Amino acid sequence: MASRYLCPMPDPLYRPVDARVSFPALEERVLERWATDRVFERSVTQRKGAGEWVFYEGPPTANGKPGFHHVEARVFKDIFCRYQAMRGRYVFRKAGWDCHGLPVEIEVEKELGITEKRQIEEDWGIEEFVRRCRESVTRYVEDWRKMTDRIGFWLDLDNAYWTMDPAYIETVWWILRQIWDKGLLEEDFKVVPYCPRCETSLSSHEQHQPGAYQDISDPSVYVRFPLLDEADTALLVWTTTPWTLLANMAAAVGTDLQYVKVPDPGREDAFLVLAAERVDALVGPDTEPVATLTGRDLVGRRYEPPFPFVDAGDNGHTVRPGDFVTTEDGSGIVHLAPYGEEDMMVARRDRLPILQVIAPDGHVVPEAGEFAGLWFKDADPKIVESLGARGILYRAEEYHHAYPHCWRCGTPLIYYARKDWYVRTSQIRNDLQASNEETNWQPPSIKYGRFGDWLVNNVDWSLSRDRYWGTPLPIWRCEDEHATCVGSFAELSELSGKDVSGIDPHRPYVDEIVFPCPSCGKEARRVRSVIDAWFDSGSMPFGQWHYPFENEDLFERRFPADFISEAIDQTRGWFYSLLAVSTLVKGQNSYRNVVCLGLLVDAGGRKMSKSLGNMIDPWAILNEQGADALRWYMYTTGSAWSARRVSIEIIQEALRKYLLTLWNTYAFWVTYAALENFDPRAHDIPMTERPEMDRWILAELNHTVLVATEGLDDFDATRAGRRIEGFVDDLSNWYVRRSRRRFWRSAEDADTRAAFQTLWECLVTVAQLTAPFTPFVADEIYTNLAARDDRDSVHLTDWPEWRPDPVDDALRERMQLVRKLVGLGRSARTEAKVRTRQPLRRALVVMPAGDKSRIAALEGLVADELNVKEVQVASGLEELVNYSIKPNFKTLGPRLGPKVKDVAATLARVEPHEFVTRIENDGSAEVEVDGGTVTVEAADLDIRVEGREGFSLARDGPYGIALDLDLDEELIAEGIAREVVREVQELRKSSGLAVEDRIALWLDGSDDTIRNALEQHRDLIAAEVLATDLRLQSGDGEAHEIRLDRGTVRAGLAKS
RNA sequence: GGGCCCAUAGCUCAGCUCGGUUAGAGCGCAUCCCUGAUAAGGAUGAGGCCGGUGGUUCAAGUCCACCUGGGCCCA
Repeated sequence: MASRYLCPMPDPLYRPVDARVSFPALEERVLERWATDRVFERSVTQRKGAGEWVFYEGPPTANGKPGFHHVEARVFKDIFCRYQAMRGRYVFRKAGWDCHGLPVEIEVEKELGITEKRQIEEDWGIEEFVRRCRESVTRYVEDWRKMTDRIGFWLDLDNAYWTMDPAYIETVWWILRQIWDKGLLEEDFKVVPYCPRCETSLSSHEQHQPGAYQDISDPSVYVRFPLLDEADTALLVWTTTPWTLLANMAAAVGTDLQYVKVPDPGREDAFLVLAAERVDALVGPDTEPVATLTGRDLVGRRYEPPFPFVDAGDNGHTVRPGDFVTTEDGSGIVHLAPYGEEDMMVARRDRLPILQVIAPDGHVVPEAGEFAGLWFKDADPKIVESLGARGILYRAEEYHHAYPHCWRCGTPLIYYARKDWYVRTSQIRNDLQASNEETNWQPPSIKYGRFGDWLVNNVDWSLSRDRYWGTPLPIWRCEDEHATCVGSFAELSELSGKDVSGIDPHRPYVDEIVFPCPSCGKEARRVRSVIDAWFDSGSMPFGQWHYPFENEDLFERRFPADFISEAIDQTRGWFYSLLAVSTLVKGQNSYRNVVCLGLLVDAGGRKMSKSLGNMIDPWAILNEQGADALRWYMYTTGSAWSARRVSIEIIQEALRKYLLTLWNTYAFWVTYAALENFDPRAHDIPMTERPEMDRWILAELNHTVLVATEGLDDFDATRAGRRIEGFVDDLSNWYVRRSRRRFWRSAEDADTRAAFQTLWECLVTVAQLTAPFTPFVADEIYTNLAARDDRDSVHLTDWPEWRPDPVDDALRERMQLVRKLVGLGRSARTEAKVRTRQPLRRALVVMPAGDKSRIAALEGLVADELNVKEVQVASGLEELVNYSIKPNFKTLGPRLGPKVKDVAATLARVEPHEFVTRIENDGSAEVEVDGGTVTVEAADLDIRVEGREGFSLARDGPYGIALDLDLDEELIAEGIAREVVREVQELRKSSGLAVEDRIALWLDGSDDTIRNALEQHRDLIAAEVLATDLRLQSGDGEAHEIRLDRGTVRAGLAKS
């Protein structure tokens, strides 16, 4: 430590490091430096020419503030991009914004106070409405930018793609045209889930948004449909949607089901017809049928409908055959109305009369008499009332079930028959599955689970939306129904005879463009639909480059993506739309690897959502604990694939456990290296000249590099991160702990240089390994310890290389053994209630013969850590230990089967010491069992050490350690000296002295034993506490009393 | 109604793929130890019918069936 006084101080090699660090403040500083030095840009451009590693950003919608779940996806996107960049890949990261869609319109409606869709056109006009939508989607872009920046997600936001850009829309038109040309884009009459409030049908993935299914209670009513040709007999019909009865078309029965005619308990001399299997449940267990018939017998019979609003026509209000009818619930007779897929199938087949009793706005149509104008759900009780008043209601009860609701506005959906444009994805189901086949899912279970199942059951993609703010469906149609699909602005210009390349292709402008129909010459107008916004986002591999109109080379280079990541709720969202669009266009998937994250839930296990009000504001954590802590939590705590409970506390723990441990180790190195002005880069100490402790930690480091690399290669940040955390723990709590004294000496000492060098290598490498995880603290450490120039950054370095070395494993195992013994030794001290500062003469160690050689050279380490003078590896500790010998069931079980129990019984009876000696000497022994003998080796046995009564001994399996507790004067004196050293150190600290300050010290013991001990260890004490002047009698200055087990010492100190 | 996932210490979670006789960690709690890098670290202890029932097996937290409770997805 002398060197720094010998020459004038040059510029300090290192920035001083405060152990009391504020990570949020540190991160803000690092962010500024990244911005000034354009580190992100350089990290990308420096890899130009290298192989590309392609990332696609799943576009968020910026019409709301980013929440905690967005942070989760974004940090996972970041880590693998950073890692691959360090691996030398060119990783372009283009941001994107999802602009269209119903959620945006809903927000604007709320702002404008609109409650019904028609108000949009009547009160505001499409142009104004769309203008506000456009404005709304950029409203929170700045918030998103700030959050993205603050969490350290490196993303090129300046060159983002926007799905509302005309160029992007043109690409989507081109894609639709490709699909059109394949004959896979068609209009069809279909029953679709429809939201009467939003006045639009929902795509299946919208319908399947989390939370769409809610448990609700509906009326469950059984209604009599009186047969016209059989007086006093009625069909018993069940429904949970009474409002559909207004539009009753017919009733369906299973042709092969058994039906019965039974007395109607609700009416004198009247009868009911229902499925035989339902009689017990609906009429009563002892009901005697008066007639039995099959469904076939019922087909064709006429009944009186519950309401007169629908004209019967030929087949209306008759019984129709339907294979879908079951007797699991209901009555076995199904009421048919145009609000169900099966109903419409029968209607088409049997030409049933269709009356839409519900208008598109959800209200009952004027034709429905007294119910006209009611909201469809509000009609239910009035209908039940009417049925009751007319005596045709048989039973009404409550029915609890999960029913789909509009995922945005919460309105119960109607299954509504209407015309819609479809992408016939069900026709390319095999291609979709083939695309999935080539995709790597993390976690793998999603591939054939949730996602695979979804593809197997694929239904056509309902594409059109009767809305305003979206990519307009580029189909023009004339009054003769000739449809033209337009694939580019140029084509539209040509068709319309004027240049429209510069227009905003949104509604209402695009609707004004008309052209003569290419087939018949009549005027063709655009159909009014816009398309599902999921189709926009699924088109981003193409749209982000305005392919194929521009950037063909860029597209080719960056298709497909190597990596995408979102939460599991995107399974039927973006993960599907990407796969479907690119399979339709290119016949393959657009991503090779997908990381599918679990949802974040609150501390109570509930999903975080705006409606529950249990959202955690990411900024609360970013400002308090910082982005690194947040990121580290995301990567390493729990399982990223399953739902995780987030709380402030759990993130605080991540910070304490990992970041602070790393930081303190770093601060420790800088403190002493700065004192010595030690530059590790000026030295290169060969491995052979480093002590075993150094070689061990470097072996651990090397192993950590291996595991971290494999983990990140496999998109498993958790495995990689946990290994790094384990290493930092080893580094701090074993390597530094054991090596501390080496750092206190002068750098002229070779051993000290080796320690400086080794710890520096560990810290710099950890900075690199942790860079993709915790980019801020990683860069702070790296730039202070190893920057190559003023603008250097850890994120510009190459990922560390693992070096194969068979010696490493043996070394790591040996150290593990040492640490096990130390743990046992501490346990023994606790048992004996002897504090560690009191030196003991010896520790006796019992362990398997094979381990004895491994510990060889490391006894000193154990002795030092346990503060014993000697560690004896003992054999023949018969007086101290007993052995318990059991079979190793894992090896003997399969070999011996049931006999393994006999072996266990025999081993319980053998003389343990003799048996163990035999095994250790001969390598095997014979065990008698049920008439024969079995040969067992050491590996076949589970030998454990047990303490004999009267001895304090710590043990674990075959390992044991016993302490010699006999104290003599010498040991006592040394114990006293060490107590005093420790207390004086505490005094130094509390007096505010710096670690390198020298002191003048006086000590005065309370009795002769203590005074002698101080005298005897005078030099040791002086050296330990950096006393240049030590007097053993009371002196000047404030006196402090040091309490010892055996007396007290008065002490005074001053800076010298 | 069907499919999938989950259920282990007061709390948060490992362990289950591939069964092995002493089920671990962190947080919290108690006692003690260590500490001139540390906001830390260590030892000991209290705290577990491994959701329940049955089965397979020499042996089940682990495999199988059923049930209960919770979640997700689909009808």
